[in-house]
Amino acid sequence: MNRSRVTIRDVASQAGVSRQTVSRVINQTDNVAEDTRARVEAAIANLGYRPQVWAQSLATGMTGLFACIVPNLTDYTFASLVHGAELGARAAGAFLLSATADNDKMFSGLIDELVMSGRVDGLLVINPFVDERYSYLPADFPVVLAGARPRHGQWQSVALNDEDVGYQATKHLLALGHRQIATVTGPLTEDCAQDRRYGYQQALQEAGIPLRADWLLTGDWSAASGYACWQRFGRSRELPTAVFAQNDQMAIGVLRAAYSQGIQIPQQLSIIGVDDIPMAAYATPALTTLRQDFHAIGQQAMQLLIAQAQNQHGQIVQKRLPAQLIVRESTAPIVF
Amino acid sequence: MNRSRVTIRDVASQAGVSRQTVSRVINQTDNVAEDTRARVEAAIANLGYRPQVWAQSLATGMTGLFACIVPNLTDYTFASLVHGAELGARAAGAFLLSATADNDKMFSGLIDELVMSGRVDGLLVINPFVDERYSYLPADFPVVLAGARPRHGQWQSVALNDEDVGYQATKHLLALGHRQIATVTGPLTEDCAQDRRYGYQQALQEAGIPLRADWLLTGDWSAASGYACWQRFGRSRELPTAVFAQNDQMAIGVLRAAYSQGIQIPQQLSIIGVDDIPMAAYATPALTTLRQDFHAIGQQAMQLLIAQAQNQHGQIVQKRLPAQLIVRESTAPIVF
DNA sequence: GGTATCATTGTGACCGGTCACATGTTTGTT
DNA sequence: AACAAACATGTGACCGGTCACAATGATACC
Repeated sequence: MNRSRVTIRDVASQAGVSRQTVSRVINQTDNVAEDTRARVEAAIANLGYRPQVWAQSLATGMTGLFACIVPNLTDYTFASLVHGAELGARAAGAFLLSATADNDKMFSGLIDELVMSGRVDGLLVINPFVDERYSYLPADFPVVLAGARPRHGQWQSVALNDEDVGYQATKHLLALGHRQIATVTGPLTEDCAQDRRYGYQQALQEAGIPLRADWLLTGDWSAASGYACWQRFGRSRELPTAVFAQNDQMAIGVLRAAYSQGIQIPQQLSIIGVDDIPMAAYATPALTTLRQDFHAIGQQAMQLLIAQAQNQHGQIVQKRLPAQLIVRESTAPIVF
Repeated sequence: MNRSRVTIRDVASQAGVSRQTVSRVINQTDNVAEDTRARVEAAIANLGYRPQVWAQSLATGMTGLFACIVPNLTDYTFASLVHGAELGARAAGAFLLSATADNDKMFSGLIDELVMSGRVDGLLVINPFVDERYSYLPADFPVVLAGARPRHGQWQSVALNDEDVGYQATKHLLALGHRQIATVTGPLTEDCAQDRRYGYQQALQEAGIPLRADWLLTGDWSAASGYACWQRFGRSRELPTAVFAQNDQMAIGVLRAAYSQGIQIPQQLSIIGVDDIPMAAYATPALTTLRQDFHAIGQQAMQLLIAQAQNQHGQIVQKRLPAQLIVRESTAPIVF
């Protein structure tokens, strides 16, 4: 059953013009005489006419729809990126269809269905480096990566300036007098984890502090992995006085592990995370962190994507956005 | 630029059949001889042909796309619903486009663009009762509400059994020996808040405990409102020994407010929430709660929606799903 | 053998827009 | 006054599928 039986031809005949003229009024592509436009607009309003998008797609080859492939939506960081991207799309009159893929098989299936069947004009991809899924990304098709810098540089992207994040977080701890600074990284297969670690190392080196391999542990972004990492630190002869966790979830895991050992935070241990997820402000004590502007990342990624879908060519842009230090209760000057 | 220059006619001519036969192979609608099918499939594979969805939409009037209108995606409960809905759609070969609307103007704009222009086959709506937005819901168009029971019963819906949630939560506190049980509700314009309150009152009445108006406060689902409500309880002569908060966010707010006054949880105060958001397990102490299966709600809502889009008619189904009590550390037997 | 039924395949029209091009009218320039 | 340029509008073809219906051949039944 078609909801709208009103077609452009109905409008044309009611306004006494050709369908092409109606099309011109709708799309504002060509000059139309003022009174003609008024007549057409009256007919449109009168009949309650709406152009049907699939007919436009068929004729133009553009759908006004973009897809975002995301590992999941329930993670706050991903959801925020998607939300920012949606706003970017809406601002351009387009829509965003989000699809979750948590393994490379689902990922390639989605690409197949979304891209090959012409459902969307472009693809926004979040986090394609967790496994091999990036290798399924379509060539010769508008693609932008959000929240991850691509390994080999052949894709456009918008991401946090991760080296700077690692550097800033470590600097904050150094400024508080800490010298025994451990770090919990994300999976090192992901560039952002590598980059944040690099920034951490840079800051320590500048401060003349030697790197300790046993204070560099790798988690998987989850709170549980942060918890486990703290337990591994506990086996060292010496405990760090501060921990830089590469995201808030792991930071909260560290926090809880230390808390359950009776360690006082921030008096005995300072902890800093990255992201500023809502839970960060509600942790006990509230977490100091580096806030990502997920919103802006998603929005700018979508802008790049739309431009790419329209222009076709254009050089590869890789934007890096800054983070903002949010000092709360989980970091404090070291006590001697 | 069209990505796929391969059309059904190319496949037809390569396979030496008509386009209709190719169509039959693709859609498996009619009988096709075994060898013909093989020849067509070979041609499809050979040319890398994919049916273009917009062409199919134009011809059939169906898009295979559904929209979910949601207040925001960054709230875990909404995101989970959307995720469940997406799985439901994918299982039927359809896609889900999620669009956020946080006021009735955006809401009506979305309806206009999504429904009137034929972009989607149906609408999944989350939480349309916060203001007047439900009044913009399109008539004669497939609509299902997820996570909210409709006020007047003219829409299909899948939601939690909210009376039972309120009842169970209160029963749990009663079973621990509590008699001074306060509650923090969501906005009473929303039916689910009313229903949960009703369940709470039922349980108290069954236990022969009189209702106290000063122990029934209304928040707005946010942690901040939970915090504020606890402060208002503090002004009473007498403090409750247990609080039933209608969602986890408010429960955490109550928890933090009480904690900051030096009240020990659960020794002096038991707190129970609803939802089981991820933060619940990481609160200090970990929150006892009633878990909603958002996943199932979203998925079943999408199933209803797809059925509705295909059948047209069918009676109005309003499903109610149960919640599951998750006992953690924030509730304990009352100490005399 | 004749006819009804079924399986298999093909044909033209159509879905509702837009594109390229053609046409007629007005305005501007020398 | 003559001609070019700009403006305003219309026409036929086309985008890539599917629908309704027709046509063919094979099988079944009487």
